[in-house]
Amino acid sequence: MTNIIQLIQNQVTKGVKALYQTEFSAADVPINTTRKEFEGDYTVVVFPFTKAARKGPEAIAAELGEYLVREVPEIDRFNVVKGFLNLVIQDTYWKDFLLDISQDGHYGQQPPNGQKVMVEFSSPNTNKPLHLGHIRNILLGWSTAQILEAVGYEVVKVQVINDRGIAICKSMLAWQKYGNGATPASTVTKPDHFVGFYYVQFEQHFKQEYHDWQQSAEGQDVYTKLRKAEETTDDFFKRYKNTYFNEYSQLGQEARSLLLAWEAGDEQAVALWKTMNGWVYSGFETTYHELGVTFDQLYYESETYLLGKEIVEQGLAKGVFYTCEDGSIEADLTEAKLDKKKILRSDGTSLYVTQDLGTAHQRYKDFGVDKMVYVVADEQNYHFQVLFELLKRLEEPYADGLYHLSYGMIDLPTGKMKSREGTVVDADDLIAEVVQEVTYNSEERDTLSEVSEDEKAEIIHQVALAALKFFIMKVHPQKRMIFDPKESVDLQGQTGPYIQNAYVRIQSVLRKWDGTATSQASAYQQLAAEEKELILQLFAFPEVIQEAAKNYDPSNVAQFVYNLAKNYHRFYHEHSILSADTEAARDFRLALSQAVAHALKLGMQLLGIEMPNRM
RNA sequence: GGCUCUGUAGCUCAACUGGAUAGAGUACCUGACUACGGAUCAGGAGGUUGGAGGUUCGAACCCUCCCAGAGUCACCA
Repeated sequence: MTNIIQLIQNQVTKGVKALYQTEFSAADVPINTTRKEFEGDYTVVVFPFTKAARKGPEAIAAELGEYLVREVPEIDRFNVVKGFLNLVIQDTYWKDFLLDISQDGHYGQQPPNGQKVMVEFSSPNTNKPLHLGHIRNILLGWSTAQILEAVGYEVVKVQVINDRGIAICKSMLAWQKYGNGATPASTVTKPDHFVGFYYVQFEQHFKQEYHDWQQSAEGQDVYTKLRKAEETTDDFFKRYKNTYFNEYSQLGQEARSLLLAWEAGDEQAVALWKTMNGWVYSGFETTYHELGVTFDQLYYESETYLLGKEIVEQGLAKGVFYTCEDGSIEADLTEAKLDKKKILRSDGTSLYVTQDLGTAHQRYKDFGVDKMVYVVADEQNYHFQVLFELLKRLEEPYADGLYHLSYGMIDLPTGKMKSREGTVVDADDLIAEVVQEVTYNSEERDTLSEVSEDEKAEIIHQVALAALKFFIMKVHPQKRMIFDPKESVDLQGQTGPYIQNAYVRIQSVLRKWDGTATSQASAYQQLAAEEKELILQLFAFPEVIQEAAKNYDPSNVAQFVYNLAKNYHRFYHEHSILSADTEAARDFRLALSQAVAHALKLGMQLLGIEMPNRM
């Protein structure tokens, strides 16, 4: 079946040439869906032709309209409002289209395109449990992966686990000092929370130690020497905290020597590290399972943090990097407005970029991917600009396929989330809260009395996660979003459950239908406005997915499924399906409902949201 | 201070990438079928798109300058 939009654009090009002797490329013909207040399906904007035609827009629109109705059988009629040519497509075109796709179990998806893309997301530190920020990251990454798969890519989902460094050593040290041999099992604590508890323990003891030091002679001495003129005492000690940790703190000293011991392969340190990380992984696994996400490959920082030195050699050979007087190595990116960037310390040890250069190269060797997408918060925009610029200069084969899916951080109605101030929303708590809310709600509604307890629990989980996920996914990634826990459990209006409800209604109708074998749908005569609206939306579905893939923007799909559900609810309210006036109408509406259900289910799947059959 | 991003109804978000009278949800008010699921539907009210200029047939969107907020500018990650 020919794509009606392209057909119109092509014919407009021909028409413009025939009428005004001007070339105008089909792709540049501006075409939109017609606004509701006017009659029509698609609207061609004719202003761009006024110069060549040397006529007023109304005249051009009228002439083009006549030309199109004459030349294109699918176009039934037209009307002109100012410079806008509104076209009405034949109902039969839409009916044929609908019957076509209602047989197609893959409508919306594209065949494999032979390209491979890697999507990196989540990438947690192993010293504390996952929080709301991770949830946005995980959902965006997962959804992007699904969307890329739907448009034909082979997708490799990976996460980097930041399992080494000073942070985990803090948890380790605190456990050694204050743990008394406790384990997640002995305390009946979710294991990642257990480890996180000791991280907090460390911070609290450190805070106390720092506080005491501030009162000491040494502390006072430093304060009087280094305080800036206009600085308050609080500001000074806030600023100085890092230096204190590195130069004076006993706890800092101990944590660092634990890190050194680990780096030197000290048996005890490594054993403890393995144990505690093991706890964290099993905790993460539970959360990932709740969220319904999986990975194809894990990269552990402990195994990759030394990578990148080879690439530094190559960079030096290629003249992309140079050695400074003190022996450190850097790259000059001032031309790209990115300033100079250190690649290697003067003692020869590597930095964050060095690691990332190395792992990018490694991944290419492992998977031979054409593209790599990094889902990382926007605080790292600069880092990725630098990384990509460097990889480009190093002439890595995948350098043109790199994309940083940068997303805004989440704020709470009360302000920013800060782990130091304990205002972070924990992922597990949040999920539990939404599930609780849906459970109450479901009991009130009492619609699930017929299903088994297991099934009921599963449905409640699906509805709860739909609420949470959709709430996050409907917002454009780039935008900082405000997360109001109260609104995130809403089940009405522009929400995940609202969309699920449209799907559930369809399933309910289909269950009640006795299933006549022969369909009279093609005999259906005139499309109602609500029906046509739905068909036009279904028609746009594949393009919506492709746009979402092109722009790495799942919110696009979220807006689409919401609108589709909304229009279905309206249609459902206005028209009877099973007791329609004619068999033709009934069968047509059944086919329409099935097609809508398919699109809703696929669209939500692309967002990582499951659809229940009842709720 | 330099660079980047954001600013749209009281609140949370859209706007097909320059198209018609800027749309949804929420909160508030008013209604709806003895009906296939009321987690629904319809209506009302709510806007100088942060401000000022400019570009053009047309600007929330592009340009310039301001205002406000955020991020970032390490031999940290």
